[in-house]
Amino acid sequence: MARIVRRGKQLALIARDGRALAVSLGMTGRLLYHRGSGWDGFDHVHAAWRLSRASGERNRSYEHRWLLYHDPRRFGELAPFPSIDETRRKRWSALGPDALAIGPAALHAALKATRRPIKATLLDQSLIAGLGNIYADEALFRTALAPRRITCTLRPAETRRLAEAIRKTLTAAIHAGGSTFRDYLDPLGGAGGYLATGAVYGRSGRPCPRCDLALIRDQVAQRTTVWCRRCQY
DNA sequence: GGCAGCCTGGTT
DNA sequence: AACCAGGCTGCC
Repeated sequence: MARIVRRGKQLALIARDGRALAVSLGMTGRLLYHRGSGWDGFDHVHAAWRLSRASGERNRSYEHRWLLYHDPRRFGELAPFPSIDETRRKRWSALGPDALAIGPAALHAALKATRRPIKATLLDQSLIAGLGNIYADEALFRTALAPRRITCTLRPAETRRLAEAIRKTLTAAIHAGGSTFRDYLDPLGGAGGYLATGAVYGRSGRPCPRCDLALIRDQVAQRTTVWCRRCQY
């Protein structure tokens, strides 16, 4: 494998000959780096690649080094394409701008035309690519926006704050190594540390970090949503 | 746009 | 036994 390309939550592994493998991890998918003669003892490994020496590296033995695709629930998907360009055209064409790169103007363009609750909008990958259930809640808390606010009623100042909150939330999460709620592990098997510093997700019933009122949990856009009834409106 | 459905496994 | 879970597709 030569490199990895990402758009939102979609990945592509690019081989040295240019072929691409689109990867969607779903809820429980993981890419694991594994050293060993095989992967006995792992359940739910659906694909395995023996890693070869990268060009330019010294000629150490790379026997027994593997990349494993592991996914108990099988909501994830692997799909081969002849090139990254084909992957973008055929697989990623419906994705909106990447959440890490989106600015206030692009965010306003994505939000101005929909009457859905803002939480549903943030989860819609065709409008903004990259936010999932955890980071949508965290970004809304940072912006002091109630998850059921109708998207097109956001004022320009709120949209600006939301753009900044999305960027800060994702940057902090990446820095913390992601979020391990139940299943997520990074490729070396480590858990992510973001939830320890996050404000709301997984903390229903506990005090709001800003006002101490108990955080509430309910369903918005068919997803568990945790928020502060006093701080977010 | 809301919703069931896709799956398995851990927790209540 | 019932409920819960970082996502996404496709059907009304």
